[in-house]
Amino acid sequence: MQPFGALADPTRARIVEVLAAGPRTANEIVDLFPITQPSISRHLRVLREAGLVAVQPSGRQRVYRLDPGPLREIDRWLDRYRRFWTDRLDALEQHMDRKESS
Amino acid sequence: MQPFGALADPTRARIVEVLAAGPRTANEIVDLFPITQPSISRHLRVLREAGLVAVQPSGRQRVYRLDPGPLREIDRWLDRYRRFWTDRLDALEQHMDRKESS
DNA sequence: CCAATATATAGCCAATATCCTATATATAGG
DNA sequence: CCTATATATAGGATATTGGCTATATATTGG
Repeated sequence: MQPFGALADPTRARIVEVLAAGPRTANEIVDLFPITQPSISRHLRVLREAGLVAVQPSGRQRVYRLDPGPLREIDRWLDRYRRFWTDRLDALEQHMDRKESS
Repeated sequence: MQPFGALADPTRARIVEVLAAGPRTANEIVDLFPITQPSISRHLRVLREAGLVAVQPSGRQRVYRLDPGPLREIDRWLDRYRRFWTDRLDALEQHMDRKESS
């Protein structure tokens, strides 16, 4: 899952959270973080390459917005594990699996 | 989100997937991957430190099992973004409804 | 106890990541 | 056009990562 790599960096995760509130220009994002503009630019590139954000040029600015695709992918990946916390029935199944294989 | 860092490595993500099927000893896991035992041992340590797996000694073996806590945490983190695809789905449905009824 | 087995740790190396400063590129506005 | 602005890229320093081999630790069975 490539999205995990992109979200592993705390700055990038926070950028994604910021963009959840709505699109922002690159400079607006820069202003929210204590690191330099080139560093943010690079983080944005990583997020772009992971498909987590999309960019739309608007004059000399670049407006970044969230692309939920990879997040939905993570959501689907989690389907495999939901049974571990959703209902008791599946917990029982797991218990029986364990007994079965012994 | 610390779990993202742990899941960013493809080998570790696959170990988690393996453990979703049921607990495994360290050696059973080693046998499933083309890398050495110490490397797997280190991956297991990272997963342990991220809380994604728990270990239970059994004689000279160590049985690893999935700990769903961090995955549930990711699931809750995704709550913030679900509207990005449920809304779109609703919009699509509405769109199709409109076409249907026209 | 001793040897074999299961697993973890140490330590090294190459690749990658992330920060920085300096600079390039592209557009807007006077 | 020319300058200022917005953003990206280049390149360097340092830290982290993920692989390996060698070795340590712990437990079991004889």
